[in-house]
Amino acid sequence: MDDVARAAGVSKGAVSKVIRNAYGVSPEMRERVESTIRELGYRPRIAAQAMRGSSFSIGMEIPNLDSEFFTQIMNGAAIALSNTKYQLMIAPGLGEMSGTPVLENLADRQVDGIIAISPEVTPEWLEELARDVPVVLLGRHDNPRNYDTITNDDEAGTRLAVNHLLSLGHREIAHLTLRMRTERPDARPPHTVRRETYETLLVEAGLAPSVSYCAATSDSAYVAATELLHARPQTTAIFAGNDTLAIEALRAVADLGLTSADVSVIGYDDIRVAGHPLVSLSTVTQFGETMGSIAIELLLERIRGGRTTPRHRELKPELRVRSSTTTVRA
Amino acid sequence: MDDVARAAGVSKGAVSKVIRNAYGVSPEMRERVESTIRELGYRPRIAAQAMRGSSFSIGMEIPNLDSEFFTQIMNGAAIALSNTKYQLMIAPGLGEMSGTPVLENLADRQVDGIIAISPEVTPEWLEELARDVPVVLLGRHDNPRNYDTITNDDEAGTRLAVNHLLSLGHREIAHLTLRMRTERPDARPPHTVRRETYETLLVEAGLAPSVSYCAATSDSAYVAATELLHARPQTTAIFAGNDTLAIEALRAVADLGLTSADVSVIGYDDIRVAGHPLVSLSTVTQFGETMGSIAIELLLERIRGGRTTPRHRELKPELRVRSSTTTVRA
DNA sequence: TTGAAAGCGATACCAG
DNA sequence: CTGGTATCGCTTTCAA
Repeated sequence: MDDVARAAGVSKGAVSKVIRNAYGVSPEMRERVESTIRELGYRPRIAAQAMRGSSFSIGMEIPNLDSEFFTQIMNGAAIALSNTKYQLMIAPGLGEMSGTPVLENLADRQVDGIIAISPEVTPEWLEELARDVPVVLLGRHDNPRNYDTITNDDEAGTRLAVNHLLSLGHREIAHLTLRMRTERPDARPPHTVRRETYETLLVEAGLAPSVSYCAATSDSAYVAATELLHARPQTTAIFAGNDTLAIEALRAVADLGLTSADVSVIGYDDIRVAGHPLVSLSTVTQFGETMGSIAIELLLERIRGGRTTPRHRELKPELRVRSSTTTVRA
Repeated sequence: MDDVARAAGVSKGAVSKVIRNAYGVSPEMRERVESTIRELGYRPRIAAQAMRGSSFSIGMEIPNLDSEFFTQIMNGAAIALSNTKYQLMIAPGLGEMSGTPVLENLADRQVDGIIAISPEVTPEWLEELARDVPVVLLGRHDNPRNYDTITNDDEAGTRLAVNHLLSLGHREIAHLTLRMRTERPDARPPHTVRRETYETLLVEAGLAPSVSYCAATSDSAYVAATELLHARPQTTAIFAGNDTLAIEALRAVADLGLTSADVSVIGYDDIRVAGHPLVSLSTVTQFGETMGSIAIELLLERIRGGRTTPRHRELKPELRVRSSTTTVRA
């Protein structure tokens, strides 16, 4: 930057202003500085900018890279950022490593904003984090004071799925979901809401809920689904907490020599492969890409617009009926 | 950091040394400083560290987020970094935006190393980039002076796939591949190598190659596959340049009311869904996660070990026969 | 071994 | 509107 200032015969401060489109610089000076910048091929060091102002980086914490749903969110966010100077910094959680250290890692890098999907970080900790840096939390039905939240109407989505199965005549509907390590009434992750709603709906219909828990790995989901079908062979339908689990349920069904005529499966998320004719998984779509782009929108409102009041956005899920759900077997 | 130094009654320099595990600090001082760091909950600002030393961030450029193969690589890299101070910074290319601006974006952030998957950046430009920052290029069969490369033996992999189809009796084998915008003899992206090998093998077998090109979107692949099957109904097998394309080819086959008994499909990459019983796509695995972790390994050799001579690693692909390939129809 | 002081490359305040 | 200067938090000589 010194070089540019010298070459253009102006001060560093002036160059800085030109770069940031700040006020207080005459058109002619701007012109001159800009052309020298071009000549010298000068690019500002973001590390230095980060020390005084912004790092132009947005941190995004996701539980893992195995779920295409998270990829959808990343994609939506990346697209929303594509015309800005901001760059995504993806921090995947690995295995059992909880969200907190990952989020601290991002905060250490002075990111200008954080998108978190952690289902298991405490609200208190997030409030504290949000005092330092703008935070948008995806999925969780919190009631925050300092961060924004984007949720899907998981209650409505679950109702769509369960009612769909009921309308097909199913009476033995099992639920496959992720085991949460913590359960707090003020921090309800999506899977908890889905499970609770499922239980309520089944009881309302005079039926007995049956919930199977698994970890967030394909193997664990497959094993849980297989055990479920062994333990309760009368099961005619499985409502899986997300599409990744549903795909594993389908795998279990297929490996037992059964088809969707025997056991219907419905998921949640609508990942791309669900729409593939060979899979054709009925599911509830929650518009992952849209969630990602709204997250960026909310973050930029705080970063650029200086908003400090929390906002909440909720998306309406939609049912996607495909051939993995059929009328109940005789 | 000043606070820590004051509280511990030492100089900033000493604190800095303790943080970096540098030489020249007595055990007792280290002990004292470390405990004050813990008490004060001090965390160094990486932005400031980046100005003088490292940013502890590794930039990773990937063409898009739609392909699970790239996600595998990301995952391998993330796992390899999980016990280090380094953090991945993912920069997805979007649509037609080529790799160069994305890589510049990462370089502006003073990342300590860059992993690139760009098939279409010129070797010259990469050499220049690699003078500033360690670079590992994935997939491309370059002959670099300043950056490392990791490739899959695409020739061997293609041979596995094509020979498999030939051994099943197929004589009308089409190839579906991505259209490259540039073709240079010194920068051969994997898809080019696969196509060329396919052509060679077919000619050697006395058969006529038939290549269909598409863009890197699901729709484009689906359309190309459908057109291919219309234009050459005699086709009994499709060798797709990667699994994402193969999945779309399967979709096209299914939508035309055909099955793998009519048209065999084989892909490349072995993404997870390929192994699903409902899809059961034959493919060639190239161990994406391993590529990601090797990339980190090579990068850390340069970053920490100071290596400057280029290294090249090549992985041996393996055939995965599943039910999407069958003996040729009568 | 330790501490003091000089940068790194930008931003931002404050006179002129 | 412009230029000088202090400053951000850390690393890195260089003396002591």
